[in-house]
Amino acid sequence: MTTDSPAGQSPSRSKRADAQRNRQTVLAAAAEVFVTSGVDAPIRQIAARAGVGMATIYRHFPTRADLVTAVYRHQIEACAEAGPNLLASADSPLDALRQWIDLFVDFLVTKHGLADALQSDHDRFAALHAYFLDRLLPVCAQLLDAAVEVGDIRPGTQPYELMRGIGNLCIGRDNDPRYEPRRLIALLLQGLHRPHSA
Amino acid sequence: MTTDSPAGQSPSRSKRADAQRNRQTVLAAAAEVFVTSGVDAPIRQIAARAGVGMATIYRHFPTRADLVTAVYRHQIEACAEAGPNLLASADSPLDALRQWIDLFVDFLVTKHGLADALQSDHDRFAALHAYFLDRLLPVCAQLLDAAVEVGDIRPGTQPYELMRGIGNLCIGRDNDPRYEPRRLIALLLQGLHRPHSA
DNA sequence: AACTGAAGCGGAGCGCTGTTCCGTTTAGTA
DNA sequence: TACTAAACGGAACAGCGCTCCGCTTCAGTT
Repeated sequence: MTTDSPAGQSPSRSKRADAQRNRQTVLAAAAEVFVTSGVDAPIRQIAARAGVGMATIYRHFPTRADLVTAVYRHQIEACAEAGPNLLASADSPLDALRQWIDLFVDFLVTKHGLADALQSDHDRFAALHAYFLDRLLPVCAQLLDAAVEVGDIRPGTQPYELMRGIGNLCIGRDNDPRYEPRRLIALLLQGLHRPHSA
Repeated sequence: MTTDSPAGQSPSRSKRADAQRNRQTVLAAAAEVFVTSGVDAPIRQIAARAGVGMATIYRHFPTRADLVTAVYRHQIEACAEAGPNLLASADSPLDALRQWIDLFVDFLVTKHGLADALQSDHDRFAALHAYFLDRLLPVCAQLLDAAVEVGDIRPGTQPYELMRGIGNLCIGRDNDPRYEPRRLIALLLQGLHRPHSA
C-alpha cells in the first residue's frame, strides 16, 4: 500500500515539525486512554494526557472516528494482510476463514468498546466504519468465496452481513463469563457449513 | 402475576390522583417520543411532550431503565406468555423456538435503539436488562430444553448466551438492506440444529 | 366551606460533555 | 533579526443528565 491515501494519517502532508510531533503525542496519549477508558473517552482527557489543547486534537483528527482509525490503523492493516496468508497456509479455505475471524474477534474484544461504537454510534463513527469495510470486507469476501468454491460452506452469504454480525456479537461488557462471543460465532459458522456430501 | 412487584408501575401505591394522572401522561409521552427519537431521547423532550417538569419524570421513574421498562412492559409480558402457547401449538419444539425468536426479534427491531441500549449502555439500563432476563430467560430456557429433549438441536447451549446473541444481532441502524438480522439468526439456529439421524 | 400538612410539582442550576472561535505563540524563511 | 502564516491553547457556547428547593395542589379534618 502507499504511505497514505484515505483519511489523514502519515507524517507526510505537514510542514511544521511541531505539528507532526504533536500528532504523534496525541496518538500515543489516545492509545493509552483508550485502553483504560474506552474509545469514548472524553477529548479533554486525551488532551490533558497529551499535554495539548483540545483544538489541537480536532485539528489533526476532525472526527473521533479519524482518531480511532489512526490509533488502530496498524492492527487493522495486519488483520487485512493476514487474510491471504491464512488462505495459503491453512488446511482448507474454511479453516482459513475460521482463523481469520478469530483474529478479527481478538482485535475487537481487546479494544474496550470498539465494537459497541462501530455499530451503536454508527453516525459518529461512520468514517471508522467505512475504513473497516474498505480494508476488511474484500478480505472476508475472498475467504468466503474460496470456501464456497471448494464446497465447504453454502453459497449466498453476504460478506457485509457476516462481518457485521460478527462485530455485533462482540458487543457488550467484557468479562461476563456467561457470554462468550466465540461460542456463538462458532455456531454461526456451523450453520454456514455444508458437509462435503451434500 | 401480582399487580406489581419489581419496579414501580401499576397505579396502586399512590394516594393522590394527580400523581397517577401524571404517571400515565408521562408514559404516553415517552412512548410517542421513543418511536421518533429512540429510547435515548432527552428527558427534557419527554417532559415537554408530556407538559410536565423533568423532576416529575424522575420522581415516577428514577432511572431511564424504569421508564423504558414501564413503556414496554406489556409487550415484554406478551412475548413471555407466548412461549408456552407456541410450544403447545407449533409442529415441533424447534419450530416453537423459531417462532418465539421471531416474536422477540420483531419486538426488538421495531423499538428504535432498544437493542443498542440493552447491550451497549449496559450500566445505565441495568434494570431493564434484568427485567428482560427475569421474564424472558425462563421462557427461552423452556423452549430450548424442549427442543433438546426431542433431539431437534444439540444440547449445551446456554439460554442467556443465545438470547444475548440474538439481541446483539439486532443492534444497528434500521433499514440497511445489506444487513438483515433474521438471516444471521436463522444461520445460528441452523448451527444449533441437529438432524434426527445424528 | 375553610383550613392545613404534606405530597407533588416545575424549572433553575450544577457538572460534564462535544465543538468552535480567536487572540497568542512559534517555526521556518529571508 | 524580522516577518508571516501555521499551529496552538483554552475560554466560551450548546446540549445533556440529574438534583434541589420554593411553590402549588390535593385530600382529609373540623
